[in-house]
Amino acid sequence: MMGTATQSKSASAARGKKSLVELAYEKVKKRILDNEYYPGYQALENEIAEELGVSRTPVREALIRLQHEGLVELKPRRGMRVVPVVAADMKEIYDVLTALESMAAELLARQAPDAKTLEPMQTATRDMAAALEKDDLEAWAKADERYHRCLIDLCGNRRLATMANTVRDQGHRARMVTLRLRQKPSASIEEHQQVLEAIARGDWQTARDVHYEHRKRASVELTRILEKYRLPQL
Amino acid sequence: MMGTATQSKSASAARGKKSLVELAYEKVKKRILDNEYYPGYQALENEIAEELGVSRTPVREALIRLQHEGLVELKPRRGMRVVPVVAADMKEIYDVLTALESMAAELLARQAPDAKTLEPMQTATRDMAAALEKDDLEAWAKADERYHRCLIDLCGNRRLATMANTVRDQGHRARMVTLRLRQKPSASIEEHQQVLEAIARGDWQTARDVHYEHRKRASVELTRILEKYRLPQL
DNA sequence: GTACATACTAACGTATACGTTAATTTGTAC
DNA sequence: GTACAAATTAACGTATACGTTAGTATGTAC
Repeated sequence: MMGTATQSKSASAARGKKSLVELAYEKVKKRILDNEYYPGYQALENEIAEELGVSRTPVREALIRLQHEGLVELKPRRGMRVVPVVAADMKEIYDVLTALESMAAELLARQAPDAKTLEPMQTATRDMAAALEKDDLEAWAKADERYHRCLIDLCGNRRLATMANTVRDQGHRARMVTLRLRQKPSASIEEHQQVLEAIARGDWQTARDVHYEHRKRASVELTRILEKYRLPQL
Repeated sequence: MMGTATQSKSASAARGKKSLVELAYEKVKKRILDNEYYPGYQALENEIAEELGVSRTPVREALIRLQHEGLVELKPRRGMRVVPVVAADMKEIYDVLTALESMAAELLARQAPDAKTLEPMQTATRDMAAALEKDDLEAWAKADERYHRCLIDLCGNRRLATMANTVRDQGHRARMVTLRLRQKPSASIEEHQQVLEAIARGDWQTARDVHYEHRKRASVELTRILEKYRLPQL
Protein backbone atom coordinates (compact mmCIF):
# COMPACT_ATOMS: atom_id res chain seq x y z
CA MET A 1 0.00 0.00 0.00
CA MET A 2 1.14 3.45 -1.05
CA GLY A 3 4.53 2.00 -1.76
CA THR A 4 5.33 4.79 -4.17
CA ALA A 5 5.19 7.49 -1.53
CA THR A 6 8.90 7.37 -0.94
CA GLN A 7 11.13 10.19 0.16
CA SER A 8 11.84 11.07 -3.45
CA LYS A 9 8.63 13.05 -3.21
CA SER A 10 10.39 15.70 -1.21
CA ALA A 11 12.30 16.55 -4.35
CA SER A 12 9.16 17.27 -6.31
CA ALA A 13 7.86 19.37 -3.47
CA ALA A 14 11.01 21.46 -3.51
CA ARG A 15 10.70 21.99 -7.22
CA GLY A 16 7.10 23.06 -6.74
CA LYS A 17 8.40 25.56 -4.15
CA LYS A 18 5.88 24.57 -1.50
CA SER A 19 6.51 22.50 1.54
CA LEU A 20 4.28 19.55 2.30
CA VAL A 21 3.18 21.34 5.43
CA GLU A 22 1.86 24.26 3.42
CA LEU A 23 0.21 21.86 1.02
CA ALA A 24 -1.52 19.96 3.77
CA TYR A 25 -2.50 23.20 5.50
CA GLU A 26 -4.07 24.66 2.40
CA LYS A 27 -5.89 21.51 1.39
CA VAL A 28 -7.39 20.83 4.80
CA LYS A 29 -8.29 24.47 5.29
CA LYS A 30 -9.98 24.62 1.91
CA ARG A 31 -12.00 21.55 2.71
CA ILE A 32 -13.12 23.07 5.97
CA LEU A 33 -14.08 26.42 4.44
CA ASP A 34 -15.88 24.65 1.60
CA ASN A 35 -17.82 22.65 4.16
CA GLU A 36 -16.45 19.40 2.76
CA TYR A 37 -15.06 18.67 6.18
CA TYR A 38 -18.30 19.67 7.88
CA PRO A 39 -18.58 21.03 11.45
CA GLY A 40 -17.95 18.19 13.85
CA TYR A 41 -16.16 16.09 11.26
CA GLN A 42 -13.39 14.03 12.80
CA ALA A 43 -10.33 12.48 11.27
CA LEU A 44 -7.13 10.95 12.54
CA GLU A 45 -3.72 12.24 11.59
CA ASN A 46 -3.10 8.97 9.80
CA GLU A 47 -6.23 9.21 7.72
CA ILE A 48 -5.47 12.69 6.48
CA ALA A 49 -1.86 11.76 5.85
CA GLU A 50 -2.93 8.83 3.72
CA GLU A 51 -5.54 10.93 1.92
CA LEU A 52 -2.90 13.46 1.01
CA GLY A 53 -0.22 10.87 0.29
CA VAL A 54 2.29 12.23 2.79
CA SER A 55 3.56 11.15 6.18
CA ARG A 56 2.09 12.17 9.49
CA THR A 57 4.74 14.80 10.20
CA PRO A 58 3.65 17.56 7.80
CA VAL A 59 -0.01 16.80 8.43
CA ARG A 60 0.53 17.14 12.14
CA GLU A 61 2.20 20.52 11.76
CA ALA A 62 -0.58 21.73 9.49
CA LEU A 63 -3.25 20.60 11.94
CA ILE A 64 -1.52 22.33 14.82
CA ARG A 65 -1.57 25.53 12.84
CA LEU A 66 -5.25 25.13 12.02
CA GLN A 67 -5.88 24.53 15.69
CA HIS A 68 -4.24 27.80 16.64
CA GLU A 69 -6.31 29.52 13.98
CA GLY A 70 -9.44 28.18 15.60
CA LEU A 71 -10.66 25.99 12.75
CA VAL A 72 -10.05 22.59 14.33
CA GLU A 73 -9.60 21.05 17.75
CA LEU A 74 -7.02 18.37 18.43
CA LYS A 75 -7.94 15.79 21.02
CA PRO A 76 -5.38 13.22 22.13
CA ARG A 77 -6.95 10.02 20.81
CA ARG A 78 -9.60 11.37 18.52
CA GLY A 79 -7.57 13.22 15.98
CA MET A 80 -8.80 16.53 14.65
CA ARG A 81 -12.35 17.76 14.81
CA VAL A 82 -13.71 20.64 12.78
CA VAL A 83 -14.97 23.13 15.35
CA PRO A 84 -18.60 24.07 14.92
CA VAL A 85 -19.53 27.74 15.17
CA VAL A 86 -22.53 28.64 17.31
CA ALA A 87 -24.31 31.97 17.66
CA ALA A 88 -22.13 33.03 20.58
CA ASP A 89 -19.01 32.35 18.52
CA MET A 90 -20.39 34.43 15.71
CA LYS A 91 -20.86 37.34 18.06
CA GLU A 92 -17.27 36.99 19.24
CA ILE A 93 -16.04 36.85 15.69
CA TYR A 94 -17.95 39.92 14.61
CA ASP A 95 -16.92 41.91 17.66
CA VAL A 96 -13.28 41.25 16.85
CA LEU A 97 -13.85 42.11 13.21
CA THR A 98 -15.62 45.29 14.22
CA ALA A 99 -12.75 46.35 16.42
CA LEU A 100 -10.00 45.54 13.93
CA GLU A 101 -11.66 46.76 10.78
CA SER A 102 -12.85 50.05 12.17
CA MET A 103 -9.26 50.64 13.25
CA ALA A 104 -8.21 49.72 9.72
CA ALA A 105 -10.63 52.27 8.32
CA GLU A 106 -9.19 54.90 10.64
CA LEU A 107 -5.61 54.07 9.71
CA LEU A 108 -6.37 54.13 6.02
CA ALA A 109 -8.24 57.42 6.29
CA ARG A 110 -5.31 58.98 8.14
CA GLN A 111 -3.17 58.30 5.10
CA ALA A 112 -5.71 60.22 3.00
CA PRO A 113 -5.02 57.90 0.08
CA ASP A 114 -5.58 58.97 -3.52
CA ALA A 115 -8.33 57.62 -5.75
CA LYS A 116 -6.02 55.13 -7.42
CA THR A 117 -5.23 53.45 -4.13
CA LEU A 118 -8.87 53.20 -3.21
CA GLU A 119 -9.94 51.88 -6.56
CA PRO A 120 -9.98 48.20 -5.57
CA MET A 121 -12.42 49.07 -2.83
CA GLN A 122 -14.52 51.23 -5.14
CA THR A 123 -14.63 48.46 -7.69
CA ALA A 124 -15.61 45.90 -5.07
CA THR A 125 -18.45 48.10 -3.91
CA ARG A 126 -19.69 48.60 -7.46
CA ASP A 127 -19.48 44.86 -8.05
CA MET A 128 -21.64 44.33 -5.00
CA ALA A 129 -24.31 46.59 -6.44
CA ALA A 130 -24.13 44.87 -9.81
CA ALA A 131 -24.37 41.43 -8.22
CA LEU A 132 -27.37 42.47 -6.17
CA GLU A 133 -29.14 43.74 -9.29
CA LYS A 134 -28.77 40.29 -10.76
CA ASP A 135 -29.73 38.61 -7.51
CA ASP A 136 -26.40 36.81 -7.57
CA LEU A 137 -25.76 36.40 -3.88
CA GLU A 138 -22.58 34.37 -4.40
CA ALA A 139 -21.06 37.18 -6.42
CA TRP A 140 -22.26 39.72 -3.89
CA ALA A 141 -20.57 37.82 -1.06
CA LYS A 142 -17.34 37.54 -3.01
CA ALA A 143 -17.27 41.25 -3.79
CA ASP A 144 -18.12 42.09 -0.19
CA GLU A 145 -15.29 39.93 1.05
CA ARG A 146 -12.98 41.61 -1.44
CA TYR A 147 -13.93 45.02 -0.09
CA HIS A 148 -13.17 44.04 3.48
CA ARG A 149 -9.98 42.27 2.51
CA CYS A 150 -8.75 45.32 0.62
CA LEU A 151 -9.52 47.55 3.56
CA ILE A 152 -7.36 45.61 5.94
CA ASP A 153 -4.61 45.09 3.38
CA LEU A 154 -4.44 48.78 2.53
CA CYS A 155 -4.42 49.99 6.13
CA GLY A 156 -0.77 49.03 6.34
CA ASN A 157 -0.87 47.20 9.64
CA ARG A 158 0.31 43.66 8.98
CA ARG A 159 -0.47 42.34 12.43
CA LEU A 160 -3.98 43.68 12.24
CA ALA A 161 -4.43 42.16 8.78
CA THR A 162 -3.32 38.70 9.84
CA MET A 163 -5.59 38.66 12.84
CA ALA A 164 -8.59 39.98 10.96
CA ASN A 165 -8.13 37.36 8.25
CA THR A 166 -7.93 34.62 10.82
CA VAL A 167 -11.21 35.48 12.49
CA ARG A 168 -12.93 36.15 9.20
CA ASP A 169 -12.09 32.62 8.13
CA GLN A 170 -13.61 31.35 11.35
CA GLY A 171 -16.92 32.86 10.39
CA HIS A 172 -16.77 32.00 6.70
CA ARG A 173 -19.03 28.95 6.75
CA ALA A 174 -21.71 30.64 8.83
CA ARG A 175 -21.73 33.64 6.53
CA MET A 176 -22.17 31.43 3.50
CA VAL A 177 -25.01 29.47 5.02
CA THR A 178 -26.92 32.53 6.15
CA LEU A 179 -26.46 34.26 2.84
CA ARG A 180 -29.76 32.98 1.53
CA LEU A 181 -31.67 33.31 4.76
CA ARG A 182 -31.50 37.05 5.10
CA GLN A 183 -32.98 40.06 3.42
CA LYS A 184 -31.25 41.48 0.41
CA PRO A 185 -28.07 42.98 1.85
CA SER A 186 -28.56 46.35 0.22
CA ALA A 187 -27.57 48.55 3.16
CA SER A 188 -23.96 47.42 2.96
CA ILE A 189 -23.36 49.11 -0.36
CA GLU A 190 -24.44 52.51 0.88
CA GLU A 191 -22.35 52.10 4.03
CA HIS A 192 -19.27 51.08 2.09
CA GLN A 193 -19.64 54.15 -0.05
CA GLN A 194 -19.90 56.41 2.99
CA VAL A 195 -16.77 54.86 4.47
CA LEU A 196 -14.92 55.27 1.19
CA GLU A 197 -15.85 58.93 0.94
CA ALA A 198 -14.73 59.57 4.48
CA ILE A 199 -11.45 57.79 3.84
CA ALA A 200 -10.86 59.73 0.65
CA ARG A 201 -11.22 63.07 2.40
CA GLY A 202 -9.09 61.95 5.33
CA ASP A 203 -11.96 62.11 7.79
CA TRP A 204 -10.75 59.24 9.95
CA GLN A 205 -13.28 59.65 12.70
CA THR A 206 -16.22 59.31 10.36
CA ALA A 207 -14.56 56.44 8.50
CA ARG A 208 -14.02 54.64 11.77
CA ASP A 209 -17.46 55.31 13.20
CA VAL A 210 -19.39 54.44 10.07
CA HIS A 211 -17.47 51.26 9.57
CA TYR A 212 -18.01 50.40 13.20
CA GLU A 213 -21.76 50.75 12.80
CA HIS A 214 -21.64 48.85 9.53
CA ARG A 215 -20.10 45.83 11.16
CA LYS A 216 -22.24 46.08 14.22
CA ARG A 217 -25.37 46.07 12.10
CA ALA A 218 -24.16 43.03 10.18
CA SER A 219 -23.37 41.29 13.43
CA VAL A 220 -26.82 41.84 14.89
CA GLU A 221 -28.44 40.77 11.64
CA LEU A 222 -26.47 37.57 11.48
CA THR A 223 -26.87 36.66 15.12
CA ARG A 224 -30.59 37.22 14.83
CA ILE A 225 -30.82 34.87 11.88
CA LEU A 226 -28.87 32.17 13.63
CA GLU A 227 -31.30 32.35 16.50
CA LYS A 228 -34.42 32.70 14.40
CA TYR A 229 -33.65 29.62 12.33
CA ARG A 230 -32.32 27.79 15.34
CA LEU A 231 -29.18 26.96 13.49
CA PRO A 232 -27.43 25.07 16.24
CA GLN A 233 -24.03 24.97 14.72
CA LEU A 234 -22.38 25.78 11.45
CA MET B 1 26.60 12.67 24.98
CA MET B 2 23.19 13.15 26.58
CA GLY B 3 22.82 9.42 26.74
CA THR B 4 20.32 9.65 29.55
CA ALA B 5 17.79 11.53 27.47
CA THR B 6 16.07 8.37 26.37
CA GLN B 7 12.45 7.95 25.42
CA SER B 8 11.62 7.04 29.00
CA LYS B 9 11.43 10.78 29.49
CA SER B 10 8.07 10.85 27.78
CA ALA B 11 6.72 9.00 30.78
CA SER B 12 7.89 11.65 33.20
CA ALA B 13 6.47 14.32 30.95
CA ALA B 14 3.11 12.63 31.02
CA ARG B 15 3.24 12.42 34.79
CA GLY B 16 4.09 16.11 34.92
CA LYS B 17 1.05 16.66 32.69
CA LYS B 18 2.92 18.87 30.23
CA SER B 19 4.08 17.90 26.82
CA LEU B 20 7.63 18.59 25.78
CA VAL B 21 6.29 20.97 23.16
CA GLU B 22 4.63 23.10 25.83
CA LEU B 23 7.76 22.95 27.90
CA ALA B 24 9.96 24.08 25.05
CA TYR B 25 7.45 26.75 24.08
CA GLU B 26 7.30 28.22 27.55
CA LYS B 27 11.02 28.14 28.14
CA VAL B 28 11.98 29.74 24.86
CA LYS B 29 9.22 32.32 25.16
CA LYS B 30 10.29 33.24 28.67
CA ARG B 31 13.85 33.70 27.54
CA ILE B 32 12.71 35.98 24.76
CA LEU B 33 10.47 38.09 26.98
CA ASP B 34 13.19 38.30 29.62
CA ASN B 35 15.59 39.52 26.98
CA GLU B 36 17.88 36.57 27.59
CA TYR B 37 17.46 35.64 23.97
CA TYR B 38 18.00 39.22 22.85
CA PRO B 39 16.57 40.75 19.65
CA GLY B 40 18.47 39.34 16.70
CA TYR B 41 19.68 36.32 18.65
CA GLN B 42 19.93 33.26 16.47
CA ALA B 43 19.93 29.60 17.33
CA LEU B 44 19.54 26.35 15.45
CA GLU B 45 16.85 23.84 16.22
CA ASN B 46 19.58 21.44 17.29
CA GLU B 47 21.13 23.88 19.71
CA ILE B 48 17.89 24.60 21.50
CA ALA B 49 16.99 20.93 21.55
CA GLU B 50 20.29 20.09 23.19
CA GLU B 51 19.94 22.99 25.62
CA LEU B 52 16.55 21.70 26.70
CA GLY B 53 17.55 18.06 26.61
CA VAL B 54 14.89 16.99 24.15
CA SER B 55 14.84 16.03 20.51
CA ARG B 56 14.30 18.38 17.62
CA THR B 57 10.66 17.43 17.13
CA PRO B 58 9.06 19.22 20.10
CA VAL B 59 11.45 22.15 19.75
CA ARG B 60 10.48 22.53 16.14
CA GLU B 61 6.78 22.59 16.95
CA ALA B 62 7.35 25.14 19.70
CA LEU B 63 9.36 27.38 17.38
CA ILE B 64 6.70 27.23 14.70
CA ARG B 65 4.19 28.40 17.24
CA LEU B 66 6.43 31.24 18.37
CA GLN B 67 6.85 32.20 14.74
CA HIS B 68 3.10 32.48 14.25
CA GLU B 69 2.93 34.58 17.39
CA GLY B 70 5.46 36.96 15.91
CA LEU B 71 8.25 36.46 18.41
CA VAL B 72 10.73 34.64 16.18
CA GLU B 73 11.47 34.17 12.52
CA LEU B 74 12.44 30.82 11.06
CA LYS B 75 14.81 30.90 8.14
CA PRO B 76 15.64 27.67 6.30
CA ARG B 77 19.32 27.30 7.15
CA ARG B 78 19.72 29.80 9.94
CA GLY B 79 17.41 28.42 12.56
CA MET B 80 15.32 30.79 14.61
CA ARG B 81 15.96 34.46 15.07
CA VAL B 82 14.37 36.62 17.73
CA VAL B 83 12.56 39.34 15.83
CA PRO B 84 13.59 42.84 16.81
CA VAL B 85 10.85 45.41 17.34
CA VAL B 86 11.32 48.81 15.74
CA ALA B 87 9.28 51.98 16.19
CA ALA B 88 6.98 51.11 13.29
CA ASP B 89 6.26 47.72 14.84
CA MET B 90 5.44 49.37 18.11
CA LYS B 91 2.91 51.58 16.39
CA GLU B 92 1.32 48.52 14.79
CA ILE B 93 1.21 46.74 18.11
CA TYR B 94 -0.40 49.63 19.92
CA ASP B 95 -2.94 50.22 17.19
CA VAL B 96 -4.07 46.62 17.47
CA LEU B 97 -4.15 46.84 21.25
CA THR B 98 -6.14 50.05 21.04
CA ALA B 99 -8.70 48.45 18.76
CA LEU B 100 -9.07 45.25 20.75
CA GLU B 101 -8.97 46.69 24.24
CA SER B 102 -11.39 49.51 23.60
CA MET B 103 -13.78 46.87 22.26
CA ALA B 104 -13.13 44.89 25.43
CA ALA B 105 -13.99 47.94 27.52
CA GLU B 106 -17.21 48.33 25.57
CA LEU B 107 -18.14 44.67 25.95
CA LEU B 108 -17.44 44.70 29.64
CA ALA B 109 -19.41 47.91 30.18
CA ARG B 110 -22.39 46.45 28.33
CA GLN B 111 -22.51 43.73 30.98
CA ALA B 112 -22.71 46.45 33.64
CA PRO B 113 -20.73 44.23 36.00
CA ASP B 114 -21.00 44.58 39.76
CA ALA B 115 -18.26 45.93 41.99
CA LYS B 116 -17.04 42.48 42.94
CA THR B 117 -16.33 41.59 39.34
CA LEU B 118 -14.42 44.78 38.77
CA GLU B 119 -12.40 44.50 41.92
CA PRO B 120 -9.31 42.99 40.30
CA MET B 121 -9.16 46.01 38.04
CA GLN B 122 -9.77 48.41 40.91
CA THR B 123 -7.03 46.75 42.92
CA ALA B 124 -4.62 46.86 39.99
CA THR B 125 -5.26 50.56 39.56
CA ARG B 126 -4.70 51.24 43.26
CA ASP B 127 -1.51 49.18 43.15
CA MET B 128 -0.32 51.36 40.29
CA ALA B 129 -0.81 54.47 42.39
CA ALA B 130 0.94 52.91 45.37
CA ALA B 131 3.87 51.79 43.24
CA LEU B 132 4.22 55.23 41.73
CA GLU B 133 4.32 56.80 45.20
CA LYS B 134 7.29 54.62 45.98
CA ASP B 135 8.87 55.23 42.59
CA ASP B 136 8.79 51.51 41.98
CA LEU B 137 8.45 51.41 38.21
CA GLU B 138 8.68 47.62 38.02
CA ALA B 139 5.73 47.27 40.34
CA TRP B 140 3.85 49.95 38.44
CA ALA B 141 4.36 48.09 35.16
CA LYS B 142 3.24 44.82 36.67
CA ALA B 143 0.07 46.36 38.09
CA ASP B 144 -0.62 48.13 34.80
CA GLU B 145 -0.26 44.89 32.92
CA ARG B 146 -2.58 43.23 35.41
CA TYR B 147 -5.22 45.89 34.79
CA HIS B 148 -5.12 45.41 31.05
CA ARG B 149 -5.05 41.65 31.34
CA CYS B 150 -8.10 41.68 33.61
CA LEU B 151 -9.95 43.92 31.21
CA ILE B 152 -9.58 41.55 28.30
CA ASP B 153 -10.21 38.48 30.43
CA LEU B 154 -13.40 39.91 31.89
CA CYS B 155 -14.83 41.11 28.59
CA GLY B 156 -15.80 37.52 27.83
CA ASN B 157 -14.53 37.33 24.27
CA ARG B 158 -11.99 34.53 24.15
CA ARG B 159 -10.82 35.22 20.63
CA LEU B 160 -10.23 38.85 21.44
CA ALA B 161 -8.34 37.91 24.58
CA THR B 162 -6.00 35.52 22.80
CA MET B 163 -5.17 38.02 20.11
CA ALA B 164 -4.65 40.90 22.51
CA ASN B 165 -2.33 38.76 24.64
CA THR B 166 -0.32 37.79 21.60
CA VAL B 167 0.37 41.34 20.47
CA ARG B 168 0.98 42.53 23.99
CA ASP B 169 3.73 39.97 24.31
CA GLN B 170 5.23 41.27 21.09
CA GLY B 171 5.65 44.67 22.67
CA HIS B 172 6.72 43.47 26.09
CA ARG B 173 10.47 44.00 25.73
CA ALA B 174 10.10 47.49 24.31
CA ARG B 175 7.77 48.50 27.11
CA MET B 176 10.22 47.28 29.72
CA VAL B 177 13.14 49.10 28.16
CA THR B 178 11.31 52.40 27.81
CA LEU B 179 9.95 52.22 31.32
CA ARG B 180 12.80 54.24 32.73
CA LEU B 181 13.12 56.62 29.84
CA ARG B 182 9.77 58.29 30.18
CA GLN B 183 8.07 60.68 32.53
CA LYS B 184 6.28 59.31 35.51
CA PRO B 185 3.28 57.54 34.06
CA SER B 186 0.77 59.23 36.31
CA ALA B 187 -1.91 59.94 33.73
CA SER B 188 -2.69 56.24 33.32
CA ILE B 189 -4.11 55.92 36.79
CA GLU B 190 -6.66 58.67 36.30
CA GLU B 191 -7.64 57.24 32.94
CA HIS B 192 -8.07 53.74 34.32
CA GLN B 193 -10.33 55.12 36.99
CA GLN B 194 -12.47 56.93 34.46
CA VAL B 195 -12.82 53.76 32.41
CA LEU B 196 -13.73 51.78 35.49
CA GLU B 197 -16.41 54.24 36.49
CA ALA B 198 -17.90 54.21 33.02
CA ILE B 199 -17.89 50.41 32.98
CA ALA B 200 -19.52 50.24 36.40
CA ARG B 201 -22.41 52.43 35.31
CA GLY B 202 -22.78 50.59 32.03
CA ASP B 203 -21.79 53.59 29.95
CA TRP B 204 -20.13 51.59 27.20
CA GLN B 205 -19.53 54.47 24.84
CA THR B 206 -17.55 56.43 27.38
CA ALA B 207 -15.70 53.32 28.50
CA ARG B 208 -14.74 52.60 24.93
CA ASP B 209 -13.79 56.14 24.03
CA VAL B 210 -11.75 56.85 27.13
CA HIS B 211 -9.88 53.61 26.85
CA TYR B 212 -9.27 54.31 23.20
CA GLU B 213 -7.70 57.67 24.06
CA HIS B 214 -5.75 56.10 26.89
CA ARG B 215 -4.07 53.62 24.59
CA LYS B 216 -3.56 56.16 21.87
CA ARG B 217 -1.80 58.48 24.29
CA ALA B 218 0.44 55.67 25.49
CA SER B 219 1.22 54.75 21.92
CA VAL B 220 2.28 58.26 20.95
CA GLU B 221 4.35 58.58 24.10
CA LEU B 222 6.17 55.33 23.49
CA THR B 223 6.77 55.93 19.81
CA ARG B 224 8.15 59.35 20.57
CA ILE B 225 10.61 57.91 23.07
CA LEU B 226 11.79 55.26 20.66
CA GLU B 227 12.54 57.97 18.14
CA LYS B 228 14.00 60.46 20.61
CA TYR B 229 16.48 57.98 22.00
CA ARG B 230 17.12 56.52 18.58
CA LEU B 231 16.46 53.06 19.89
CA PRO B 232 16.97 51.17 16.68
CA GLN B 233 15.53 47.90 17.79
CA LEU B 234 14.37 46.28 20.97
C1' DG C 1 -28.15 -9.20 31.33
C1' DT C 2 -25.05 -6.24 34.42
C1' DA C 3 -20.69 -5.00 36.72
C1' DC C 4 -16.20 -5.20 36.97
C1' DA C 5 -11.30 -6.83 35.97
C1' DT C 6 -8.03 -8.04 32.29
C1' DA C 7 -6.09 -8.09 27.74
C1' DC C 8 -5.61 -5.86 23.48
C1' DT C 9 -5.41 -2.28 20.02
C1' DA C 10 -4.04 1.71 17.97
C1' DA C 11 -3.21 6.88 18.07
C1' DC C 12 -0.32 10.01 19.67
C1' DG C 13 4.01 12.22 21.32
C1' DT C 14 8.62 12.00 20.74
C1' DA C 15 12.91 10.25 18.96
C1' DT C 16 15.63 8.95 15.20
C1' DA C 17 16.92 8.26 10.28
C1' DC C 18 17.87 10.14 5.95
C1' DG C 19 17.79 12.73 1.36
C1' DT C 20 18.14 17.36 -0.35
C1' DT C 21 20.32 21.46 -0.84
C1' DA C 22 21.98 26.12 0.67
C1' DA C 23 26.00 27.85 2.55
C1' DT C 24 30.76 27.47 3.11
C1' DT C 25 35.26 26.02 2.01
C1' DT C 26 38.66 24.54 -0.99
C1' DG C 27 40.87 24.72 -5.13
C1' DT C 28 42.37 26.70 -9.56
C1' DA C 29 43.19 30.09 -13.15
C1' DC C 30 44.64 34.50 -14.14
C1' DG D 1 44.83 38.92 -4.56
C1' DT D 2 40.40 38.17 -7.24
C1' DA D 3 36.91 35.40 -9.62
C1' DC D 4 34.84 31.54 -10.38
C1' DA D 5 34.05 26.27 -10.14
C1' DA D 6 34.11 21.99 -7.47
C1' DA D 7 33.79 19.66 -3.20
C1' DT D 8 32.20 19.55 1.46
C1' DT D 9 29.26 20.31 5.26
C1' DA D 10 25.37 20.53 7.95
C1' DA D 11 20.51 22.16 8.78
C1' DC D 12 16.23 21.36 7.51
C1' DG D 13 12.00 18.91 5.87
C1' DT D 14 10.02 14.69 5.86
C1' DA D 15 9.67 9.85 6.78
C1' DT D 16 9.90 6.22 9.91
C1' DA D 17 10.42 3.90 14.47
C1' DC D 18 8.82 3.14 18.97
C1' DG D 19 7.07 3.52 23.92
C1' DT D 20 3.05 4.97 26.39
C1' DT D 21 -1.54 4.82 27.31
C1' DA D 22 -6.54 5.85 26.45
C1' DG D 23 -10.12 3.53 24.71
C1' DT D 24 -12.18 -0.82 23.41
C1' DA D 25 -12.97 -5.55 23.59
C1' DT D 26 -12.91 -9.83 26.03
C1' DG D 27 -13.85 -12.50 29.83
C1' DT D 28 -15.81 -13.72 34.42
C1' DA D 29 -18.91 -13.52 38.41
C1' DC D 30 -23.44 -12.95 39.87
